[in-house]
Amino acid sequence: MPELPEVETVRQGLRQLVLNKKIRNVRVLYPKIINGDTDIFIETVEGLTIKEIGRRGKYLIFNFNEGTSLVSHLRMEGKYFVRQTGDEIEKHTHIIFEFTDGKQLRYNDVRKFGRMELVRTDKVNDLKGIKKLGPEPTETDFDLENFTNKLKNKNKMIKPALLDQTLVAGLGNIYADEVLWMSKINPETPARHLEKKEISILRNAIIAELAKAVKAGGTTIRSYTNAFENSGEFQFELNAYGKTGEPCSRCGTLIKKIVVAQRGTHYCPNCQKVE
DNA sequence: TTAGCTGTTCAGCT
DNA sequence: GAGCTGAACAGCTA
Repeated sequence: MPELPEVETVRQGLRQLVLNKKIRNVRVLYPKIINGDTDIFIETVEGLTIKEIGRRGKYLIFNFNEGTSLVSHLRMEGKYFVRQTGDEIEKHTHIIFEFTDGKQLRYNDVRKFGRMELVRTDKVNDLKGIKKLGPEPTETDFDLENFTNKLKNKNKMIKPALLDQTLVAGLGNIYADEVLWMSKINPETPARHLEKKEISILRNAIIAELAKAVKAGGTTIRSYTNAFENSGEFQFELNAYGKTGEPCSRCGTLIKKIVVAQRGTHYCPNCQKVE
């Protein structure tokens, strides 16, 4: 499920549901979700209170009191639900945080790809995955000149370059296809061949598209729901992803699906011509 | 039924 | 260091 807009939507929902709740105990049903020692994880988290929930790229960051943080990545299908203690434990529930008020925060992940790790709050930015992240895709953080320079030194095609999180944080397969369609750039274009003007258009499309998707509550393709278990609405605004064989909304040419760097890639062969 | 697909990241290799 | 490949896992679809 989760690219930046979905993670952000989850974050906003969780803030409303679990902020300032104190954890009474933790149950780990599938230890591989946790990076590091499970016993230490449980011991450390019990008794802590969730003071704030942040996000960096696609990473959710729970900040507790006592300078402890939990960094959580949902990968493909991770979800958080809130339940009452005693409610039936659904299939694919792997971690349960029980609060002192009788509510529970449950981590559910069909494919078990998600990971979470405890770290000192002042060390969050040193985590391997977070350390390498590029800027957040916002007008203030995402600098055009810096983006341009990095693209110039990339030997990859533009699509996998956008996915690798170091140029800009938060894009996944869906939004990468969408922003390239918006920018009329062919996904197989070598990143270093992009012209100045194209790069500027691409940057603006990334900022605008992700902001729009956050506003719509994210995209629900298969299974994504937010913390309230609602679907997102942005799938109704997609123009390329999943539109294989449908007419391009700009020119009517049928959207084509190819594989680029092992990822399904959707584009308009007419609007997004090879340079 | 079986094979192939799926929204992510990382290790291990060249 | 950078780029490519396959692996982690389960369920859905053709």
